[in-house]
Amino acid sequence: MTFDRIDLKILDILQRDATVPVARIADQVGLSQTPCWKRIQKHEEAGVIRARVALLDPDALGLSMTVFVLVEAVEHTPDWRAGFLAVIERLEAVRDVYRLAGTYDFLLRVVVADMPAFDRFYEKLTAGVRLRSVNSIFALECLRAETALPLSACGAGIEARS
Amino acid sequence: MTFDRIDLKILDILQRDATVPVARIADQVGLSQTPCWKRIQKHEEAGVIRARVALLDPDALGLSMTVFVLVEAVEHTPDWRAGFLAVIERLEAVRDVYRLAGTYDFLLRVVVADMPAFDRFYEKLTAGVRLRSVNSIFALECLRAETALPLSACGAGIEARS
DNA sequence: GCTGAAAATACTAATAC
DNA sequence: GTATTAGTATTTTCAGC
Repeated sequence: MTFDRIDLKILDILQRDATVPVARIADQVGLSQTPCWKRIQKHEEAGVIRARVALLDPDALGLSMTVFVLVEAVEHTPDWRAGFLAVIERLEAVRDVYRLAGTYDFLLRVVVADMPAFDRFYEKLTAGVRLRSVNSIFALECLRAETALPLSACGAGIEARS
Repeated sequence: MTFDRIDLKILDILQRDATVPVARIADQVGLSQTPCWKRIQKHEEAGVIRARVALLDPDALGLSMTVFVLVEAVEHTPDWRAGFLAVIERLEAVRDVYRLAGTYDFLLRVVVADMPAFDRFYEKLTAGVRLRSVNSIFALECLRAETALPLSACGAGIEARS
């Protein structure tokens, strides 16, 4: 699938503000409404646009604590991994899960209300799986959190997988 | 500001899928359209709903590399921090910035196309500020990435700042 | 606070160019 | 790709309870 400058501009507008009407997007990219709408439709069907969501303020909802948890596996087997993921799955505080290269095997971004809530999470995590090590890094402040991708890094025309 | 069960349910629906029409949200929370719409409006004005955005597929756009960069400051002064943030600001690959408690001072989530692109980022970062240490943790795979907050952890009625 | 209905806007689809 | 059209759905406002 290829994206030209117009596609990238449309996607960039939508990933910043999905409430912009198609007519204005068309204006900004120098297209008329119909082809602009068709492009958006195409990207939605292709899954390039995965979803349209509302972003909420964590502080306003009392979820102002973010902790990054670095986990080391006790053994590097498919079984251990399956068990680990099964436990993670049920823990709602876990927002992001990344498998890592290097010393640590997994990175979790955990969002909770306060320290007692984090302790409850920690209990459940360590009760569910055996871990070689757990390193919790507490965030004092979130200075930036962008859901938008850096599309300017894509350049003019890019090509991607299938 | 307080949120009752209905508020939390409305917000939960919207943070998962912002395309759901107000009429259906009203149905699901047991309200008629107008009061449901008014609640959404109120949350938007209060900033509880920060934005409505489209989420894009990083792989489809050739941005499949995520690196977490842990940074240690050379000195813990306001000046150093201001300089660091000024450099970070101009680096588009940096998506999230967290100030940390503990050994490391900052965590960056960096999204780039490939290793050369990360190298260019690294060059710019280290050229712009003096750092005591930089620890780059490469993600092999993203198993989960939720923009939604774990509202179920809020319980029935919650109270938050101002 | 709620209901119900009307008005304004935006979306979706089809047409001919 | 453009321009125009029309039908549908949604949002938003306005009365009244």
